Amino acid sequence: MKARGMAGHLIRRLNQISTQVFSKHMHNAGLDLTPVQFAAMDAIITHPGIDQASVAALIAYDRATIGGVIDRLEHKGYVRREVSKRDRRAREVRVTGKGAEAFEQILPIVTALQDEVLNGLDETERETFLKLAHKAVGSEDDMEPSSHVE
Amino acid sequence: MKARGMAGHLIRRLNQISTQVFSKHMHNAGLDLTPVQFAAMDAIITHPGIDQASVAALIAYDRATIGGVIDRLEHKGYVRREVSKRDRRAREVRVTGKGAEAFEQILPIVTALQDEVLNGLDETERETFLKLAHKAVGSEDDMEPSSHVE
DNA sequence: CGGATATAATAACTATACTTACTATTCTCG
DNA sequence: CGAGAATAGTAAGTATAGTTATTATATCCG
Repeated sequence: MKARGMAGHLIRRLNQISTQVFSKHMHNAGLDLTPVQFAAMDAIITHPGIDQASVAALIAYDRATIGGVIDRLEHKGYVRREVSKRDRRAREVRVTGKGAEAFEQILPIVTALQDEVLNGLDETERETFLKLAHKAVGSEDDMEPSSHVE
Repeated sequence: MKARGMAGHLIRRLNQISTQVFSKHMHNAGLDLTPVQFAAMDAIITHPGIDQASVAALIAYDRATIGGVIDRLEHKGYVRREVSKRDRRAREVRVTGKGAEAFEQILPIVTALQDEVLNGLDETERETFLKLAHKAVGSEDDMEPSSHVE
C-alpha cells in the first residue's frame, strides 16, 4: 500500500469526510442540499442575475456540470432562470424567496460544521491547515465573474 | 461568497487540482488510469487474492463503487477475478502480468507528481500539510482487510 | 437441523465532474 | 458590413461516489 500516504489519497479522503459531514448535518436538519448546490447558492445570492458560466468560474466548476446543479436548484424552487435581454445565449440566475429563506437557515449550519470536518485537529492545527490549503489552492479563486448586472 | 474560505470548499478544490495533475501526467505518459484505479491496483498488488469488499475497505470506498473500478481494470487487462473456493460469494482479485508491468511504469510517475499537487507550498509547508492531513483523516486507514489468502 | 442474520457482489438511481461536440448568438476585425 | 472567432448553454459519454434493494451464499444459534 504505497498509495496510502500520498497527497492525492489523503486529499481524496478529506474530501470524502467533508462531503459526509455536510450530508449528515443537512439530513439532520431535514434539508436536502449538496455541498456544490450550497456553493452555487452562495455565488448566486452574492451576485444576483449572474449567468451560469460565471457561477461555474466563481466556484471552479466547468460549464457542463453547473447546468445540472442549477437544474436541481430550480426544481427545488430555490432559484429561477431567465434568458438575458443583453445576451440571448446567457441565462440570468436569481434566488427565489424560498431559496433565500432556505439559505438563511442553511448558512449557520454549514458554518458550524466546518470544524467537524477537521475534527482530528486542534484549533491551532486547524488554522495552519486552512492557511496552507488556501495557499496551495492558489490565487485562482480571487477572480470575479466578468459578465453580469449587479 | 461566504463559502470560499470554508474548509469544505478548499478541500474540494485541492481534490480537483490533485485529480487534474494525476490525469495530466498519465496522459503525458500515454497511459489511461485514474487515481482510484491506481489506488485499487496498489491494494491488489500488496494483497494478492484480496476480495472486492476488502479492496474497498483498504482504500475507503464503498462496495458498490469498487465493482465498477475493478470492471474497468479487468477490461484493460490489468487484473483478473475468480470466484473464491472458500466463499463462493466472493471474487478473488489478482493483477495480471500486464497489470504488474503497467504498475511498475506508473508508480514512479505517481510518486514524482505528488509535489506538484501542492505546488504552491515549499518543502516545509508541504510536510506540515501532509502531517496535518494525515492526522485529520485519522486512524481509520490503518486497518487490514479481514478475509483473503496471502 | 433449520430459520434468522450477516455478508459479497450486483443493479438501479442520484449527483458530481470532466471531455468533446453541437447549436445559438455575439463579437471582432478586415 | 460580413465572415470567422469566441462564448453560453446543452447533450452525450465516461468515471467516480454514494444509497437502497436484491440475490446468492455463509454463518450462527436455538
